[in-house]
Amino acid sequence: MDTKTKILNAAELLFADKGFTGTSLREITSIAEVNLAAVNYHFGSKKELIKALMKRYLDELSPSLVASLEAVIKEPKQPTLEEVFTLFVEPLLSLNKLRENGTSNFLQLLGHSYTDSQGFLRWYITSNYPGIISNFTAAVQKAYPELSSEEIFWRLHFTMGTAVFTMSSTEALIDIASNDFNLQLSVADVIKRIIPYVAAGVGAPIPR
Amino acid sequence: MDTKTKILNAAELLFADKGFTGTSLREITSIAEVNLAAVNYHFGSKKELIKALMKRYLDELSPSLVASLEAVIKEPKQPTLEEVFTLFVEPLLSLNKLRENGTSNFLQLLGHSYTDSQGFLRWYITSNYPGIISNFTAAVQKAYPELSSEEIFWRLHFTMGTAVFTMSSTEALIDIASNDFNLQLSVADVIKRIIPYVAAGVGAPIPR
DNA sequence: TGTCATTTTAAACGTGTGTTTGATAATTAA
DNA sequence: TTAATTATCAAACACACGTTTAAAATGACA
Repeated sequence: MDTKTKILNAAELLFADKGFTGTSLREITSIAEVNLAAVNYHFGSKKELIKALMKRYLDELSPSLVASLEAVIKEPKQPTLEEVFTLFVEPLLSLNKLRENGTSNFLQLLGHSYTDSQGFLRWYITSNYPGIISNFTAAVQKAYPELSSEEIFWRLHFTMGTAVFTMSSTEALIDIASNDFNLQLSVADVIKRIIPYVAAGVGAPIPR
Repeated sequence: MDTKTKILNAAELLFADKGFTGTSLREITSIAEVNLAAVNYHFGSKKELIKALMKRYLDELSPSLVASLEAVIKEPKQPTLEEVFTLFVEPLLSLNKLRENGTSNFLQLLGHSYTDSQGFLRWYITSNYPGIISNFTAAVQKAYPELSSEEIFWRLHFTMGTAVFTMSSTEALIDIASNDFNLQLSVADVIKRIIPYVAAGVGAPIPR
């Protein structure tokens, strides 16, 4: 395995666990078993490493996700909101075939990218992968045409919050579920539990 | 104003904006216009400062919140979920009378406490203010008795995620709403928009 | 006024951070 | 094989961090 990949893999693990600010390059290069200077040599800076890490996942995720969203949009039949949200499950879970714990690592990274580092990553993502957002909005619009684009804007942000927050604390949640309810849960279980919730939230009656 | 309060106020501002890890004691004491050593003299450490900061809000919030939740629980009539969630609005907004931007600052702090600093604050909160959680759970149980305690556990966590995430990006959201939809929104508006969403999410039909 | 405890202060401590350097090693191309 | 490019390495850089120290200032009380 080449140095670049070794760094990315180690960074993924640590960043997902402890956030971007909470992880040092020395920890990363130590676990990756490469020289400290290798990060700056191969990626330029810590910031660029973070971007490269997200790119590795988003380039994998975006095409299949956008394709399935576009399919639903072009289809004559009107989808349910549950169907729209379920489109995310398979692409997300397929990340597990890429790398061990790929799904949860990616989702946790996504979570950190919204709270760490004053949102520079959020900007990077939304400006580099606009297809996901626009097609997602269109699909929701089709499933619930009475929703104004303002309402959709808000509800999709709430949904993002639900997903991102849940995923950045997945480990804790799975732990609690194991202790308090004697349930052995996986990331897939958590994802499937979210769908009815967010579908109902986005599908809430239009107020007033 | 005494030094302790000056520190707390400055810390609140900076922590809410940039997180606990992302804010240094030097920034805090500089904005508070006190000596660097004052934090360690008055609070002992950065960690204790963070706890004191959350305590200032939670001690203000907890009594009225717990009281109104208990009132709903003891009442003979069954509440709607919207009614239960609306109980949070007034206590939260009353924080604005305490300090400018009190509501959004507190909610952003809450958000950071779930992602920063490997969750030591989450532990502190849940173990020092258990009344909020248990009464909230009971109120939801009463509004939707068919929900198992497992389902409530999950859905309340999703709800927490929605609220916390939304609030940690309130500024950005208000900005976007102003640019894209020409809407001038306040924190109160955002809170009120969340309620139908989370009420519908928690009230979603029980799957399978 | 003088004494004592409390508070503030400037300076330093030790450690950890991201990044840069210049030499050495490994790989590739001619 | 030689020359040129690419990669690795140990070491140092400059800076920022939370915390500690010991002296100076302040305030309360006798």
